[in-house]
Amino acid sequence: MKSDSTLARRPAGALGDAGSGAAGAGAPAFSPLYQQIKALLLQSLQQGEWKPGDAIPSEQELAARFRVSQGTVRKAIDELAADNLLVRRQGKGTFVATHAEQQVQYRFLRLHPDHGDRDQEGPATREILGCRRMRASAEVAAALQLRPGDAVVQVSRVLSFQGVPTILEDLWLPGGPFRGLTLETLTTHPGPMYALFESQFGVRMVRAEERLKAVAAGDAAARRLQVAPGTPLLSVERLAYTYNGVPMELRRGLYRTDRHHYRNELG
Amino acid sequence: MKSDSTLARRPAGALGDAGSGAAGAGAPAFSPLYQQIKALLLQSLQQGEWKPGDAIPSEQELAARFRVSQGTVRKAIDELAADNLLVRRQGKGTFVATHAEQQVQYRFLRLHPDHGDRDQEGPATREILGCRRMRASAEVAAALQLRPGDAVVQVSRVLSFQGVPTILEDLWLPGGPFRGLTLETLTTHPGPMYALFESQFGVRMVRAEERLKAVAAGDAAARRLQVAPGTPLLSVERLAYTYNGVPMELRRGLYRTDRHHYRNELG
DNA sequence: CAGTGGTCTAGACCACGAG
DNA sequence: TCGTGGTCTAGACCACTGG
Repeated sequence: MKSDSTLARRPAGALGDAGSGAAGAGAPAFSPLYQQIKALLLQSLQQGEWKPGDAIPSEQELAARFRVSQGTVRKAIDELAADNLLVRRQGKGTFVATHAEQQVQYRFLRLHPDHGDRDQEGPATREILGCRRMRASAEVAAALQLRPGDAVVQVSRVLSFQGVPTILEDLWLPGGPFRGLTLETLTTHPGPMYALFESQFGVRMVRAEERLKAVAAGDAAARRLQVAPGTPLLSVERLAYTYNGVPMELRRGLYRTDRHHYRNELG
Repeated sequence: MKSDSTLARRPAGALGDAGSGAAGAGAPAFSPLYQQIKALLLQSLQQGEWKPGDAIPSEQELAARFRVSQGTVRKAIDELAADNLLVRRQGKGTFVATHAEQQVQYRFLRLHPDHGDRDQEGPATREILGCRRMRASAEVAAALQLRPGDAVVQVSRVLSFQGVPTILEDLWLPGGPFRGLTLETLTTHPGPMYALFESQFGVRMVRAEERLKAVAAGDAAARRLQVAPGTPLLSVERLAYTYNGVPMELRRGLYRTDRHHYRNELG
């Protein structure tokens, strides 16, 4: 095994059929084999070789493809599963995670009813207030890493729980990847918006950052949420990312917290 | 290896010198070996065999002690490290995590300055408003899994950033484990409160849940935080747990969010 | 230098799911 | 019954830390 072990320590790019040419340009950048495998798998996910919901090849197949042991592939997959990009199912295979799964819908929504759980509360009703293409403001452009004036799509909507309007939010999406997104598409599609983004636009949100503040309801927001102007609301600004840390959505929400709360786990 | 593999599949309790007698009473409860090892390590942590900051025995030693392979111990430690209970340091050893480390201070505080980072902002100044022993209300008792009327310690304090009072919070701690906690102790001790709890009371907080709401400042809170009554504030209710899911602290905070925000990562 | 955790391999067997 | 992921072992070598 001595020679194999030595050969295994090769820089990314020298692996299997995924070689990308110039490997030694500048940075030394050696990394563990399983990290290289992880990067290759990530690349396949990103390029759509396997789509959300699909099964990826078995560990044995991948081990053969990359010329490494199954254990090394396993460790790479373990990390991708920990990042919620893949889902392992014993006896069945390993699958590309999707926002369309029944169990983990609204994975990014942290608002919960004060009493009872989401299932008891029932599904949210959604009302799309608008959807229009526009030019990115400096602020939106900065968040989405675009140039000011680039095309973006803005969506406004209200989510209601048990008939009570609870969330008012605006979304901004880069115009390129979301070409063809219309009010029609949004109102017609059932299920979470992120599931729509996956199936119709091939954009999978894998991670997000939120910034919360307490603010007073302005007149317009107060009307939409049916509260008195000045009522304290939770302001939630979200930046959502696809693979490789590319920002793909800016979202600004106002949450009523009279019957709900934002829940967070600290590890 | 056939016979070894078979022997390895034994119920918890039949392992090494950690045997606890009756193993087959009722539940079948078989679990992977590494989970059993993890439980045993957890038990040692809980019982204080290794204190925060200490190094635990090497993987080889633990493997010998539990009569399993190093790989199995490794997997158990991996999970404990993922839960932030242990910290691995290559070349040095594996250590019991502590809230006293410089790098990860305020691990549970999610409030960040809007501009710049915490380091630029400098450390918070703390003012203890009060510390008294009292009987648990029904609400506090329920949260801490005590009986109403049991002894608890209540602490009130204000945290200021750059001279601006920003966080006003009340804490309730179970009277038993925190016997001897006084205003004197609190005001004297430098560093995070959770570090004090570790060193003086042997209570290590490992996990917490928070519930956030937007509320209007009452008169008393407004005075303490130097804002106008009715100003929207972020209400943060935290329940913090030690090992094995035992709740050890209830905390109710009001955060000013005019120059700060609550930051959250969604995976 | 010795000792620690980190990586990699190879092979065995177990548990689960589906035909 | 077969193929999948899940567990466990044993041994090799690498990378880092500190004396």
